Amino acid sequence: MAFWKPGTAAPQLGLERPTGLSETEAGDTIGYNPHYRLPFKQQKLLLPIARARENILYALERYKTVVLVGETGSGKSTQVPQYLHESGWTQGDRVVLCTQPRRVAAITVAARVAEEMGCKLGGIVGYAVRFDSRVDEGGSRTRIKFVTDGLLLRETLYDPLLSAYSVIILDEAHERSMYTDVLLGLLKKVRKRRPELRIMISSATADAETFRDFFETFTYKGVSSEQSEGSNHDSTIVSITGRQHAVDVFYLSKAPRNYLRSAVDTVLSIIESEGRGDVLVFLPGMEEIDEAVVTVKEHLNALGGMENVVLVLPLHSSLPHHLQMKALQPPSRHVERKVIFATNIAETSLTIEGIRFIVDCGFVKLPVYDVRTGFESLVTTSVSRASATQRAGRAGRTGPGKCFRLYTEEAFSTLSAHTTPEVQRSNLAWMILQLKALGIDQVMTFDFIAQPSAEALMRGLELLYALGALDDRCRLTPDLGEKMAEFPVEPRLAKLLLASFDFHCTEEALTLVALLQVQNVWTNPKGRESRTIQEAAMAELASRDGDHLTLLAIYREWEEAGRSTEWCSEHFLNPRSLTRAREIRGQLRRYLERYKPKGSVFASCVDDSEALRRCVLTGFFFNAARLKSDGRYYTVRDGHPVALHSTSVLAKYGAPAEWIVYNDVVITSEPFLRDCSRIQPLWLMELAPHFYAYGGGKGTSISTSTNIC
DNA sequence: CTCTCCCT
Repeated sequence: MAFWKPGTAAPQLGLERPTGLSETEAGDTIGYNPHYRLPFKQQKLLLPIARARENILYALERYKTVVLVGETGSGKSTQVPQYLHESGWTQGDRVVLCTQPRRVAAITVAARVAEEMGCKLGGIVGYAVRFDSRVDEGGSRTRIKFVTDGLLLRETLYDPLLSAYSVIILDEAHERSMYTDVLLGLLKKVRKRRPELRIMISSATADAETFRDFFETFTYKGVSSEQSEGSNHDSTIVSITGRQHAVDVFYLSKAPRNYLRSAVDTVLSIIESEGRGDVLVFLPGMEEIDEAVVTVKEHLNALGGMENVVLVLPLHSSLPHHLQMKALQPPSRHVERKVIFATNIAETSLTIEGIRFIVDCGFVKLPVYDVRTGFESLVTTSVSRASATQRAGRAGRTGPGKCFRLYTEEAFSTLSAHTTPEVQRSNLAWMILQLKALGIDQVMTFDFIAQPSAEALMRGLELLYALGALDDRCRLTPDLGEKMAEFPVEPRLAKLLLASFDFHCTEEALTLVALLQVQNVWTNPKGRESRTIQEAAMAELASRDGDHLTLLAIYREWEEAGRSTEWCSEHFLNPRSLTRAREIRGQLRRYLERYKPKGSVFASCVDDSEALRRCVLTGFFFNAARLKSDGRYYTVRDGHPVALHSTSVLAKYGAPAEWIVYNDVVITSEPFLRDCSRIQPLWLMELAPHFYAYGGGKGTSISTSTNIC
């Protein structure tokens, strides 16, 4: 058939069907690819999406924006870029770009496509994620490129019109990460300047209309998309009908008093009375998971001999890598059934094969940013219907499944349809800085697909102004603001890094910022005994000046120990986290080399702890707290009561620190401050005189001067 | 008295 080359007249549509295959074989019930032993060419024709090929290609000729709806396993991510390549969208040096929310996804999908096309990864097909890319730079032969959405957002800083790309596919857009939402707004602007650009939004659930309407420039009330076929609409929806296996959903007739107990009971009854198949249980957090795993194991023990037949495992992000793998890999032969208790990590990020039963407790931990206090906290909330549907779908990948929801059907109907997009529950400073750097000054009127509150935007502007990234007219400051926007870290950390030249502590600042980027520097040992050993290991590395100096000591000792994994386990440190920090440090150092002021050097402050703590304060002067006579800490900014987190060395060793700077707040039973260091109150006024002032009167009292632009 | 998940 004739394929269309962009910029020429569109071809007539021909229909190319796989020969020798009946309708059913080519379609309906096939989701997870059971034909993996067939040659790629045949496999591709068996995918549900193959039947929608012509529809997709037609829609892309006719409409500027296409929303592609199809469930996971339909082959969207791997097939659509190939269709576009085959039909001319990559001719004339242009590239089809496909974004993924996660690094592993970008890499594995790229590898799969390269394999199907029979070419080398890094040739026609390539990928780019942070710290790892395989694209053909020199010959620029790469025609299909997979990237993380975060990386694409950075690319907009250097090429705002994204001129290399003929089609941009945003995959998994329904997850509505901050990156997705900002990219959607930006692409809508880019499209005005580049009418030939095609945008494809790929979404697994039924929020297709939200995306289509967002990109619709021609709107006429009361005209549905069906009626308006062929009119001036410029966006449309294409659905892929291929489905995965049916999942039967069961509800409780009465709300449970304790969902954890209910989850355990449900698992036990599945083990007792359901047929073969592994079980995946969704719980909100690590604590609940550990408790459930222990309880189920106890019950199995009591049943006698069952503990060897049923394998019960936890799965969450703070688990060491090899234990995460254990939950994903097929168990040994004598195990009849695997039961995984998992957080949301199993909802999108990790896929466990062979799951036939889902138990959904109906709750999730979500980060919520409190605009008033500026604290970000984890709140256990009810899942959305979209999320519950996604969880249920995890049982239907290899065969028909069952999903047990630990709430009533009525409760399900009252759940909100979608999880609140990240952009509406986050600190927006970073995002505002990106938009400003792109020349989008009016952030209040930026076309968000979900508008954040005016207060949240104000708070972000206020922070950026206080950091010196914006001037009093809310414009990006020519030197500091522009540099901060380009750093791959949040604005406060970027400020800290850039200020390090003034304090002659650049080497230490780099290490510190890199370590603050990674989670789980310390491992999480179980049992009292290993905890006591960990305490001793911590005491050995702890600094009386606080956590920042302690982090530096950890990194230095690790380097001196030849970055040995053994040294890490002796000190209960996570080698993967430290290695990752080292990578980040290297990248940040390269940025600083570019931005180094004339005549400055990469100095080390060695043992000058004060220099480093002052430097930290240049980025985090917002985050100061003081110990008052009642023995409690209060934030300096608005007198909010807070406490030291139990992991902070200041909570453990030495005399109590009266004034402290902190990087982070976690709210559990109350707000806890993490990554804290001892400071002098005078430093606050020296380093942020625009923000702090003497309150006058007796003693040291400091007030904040609110200066909002 | 202890962290959902992801990303530059």
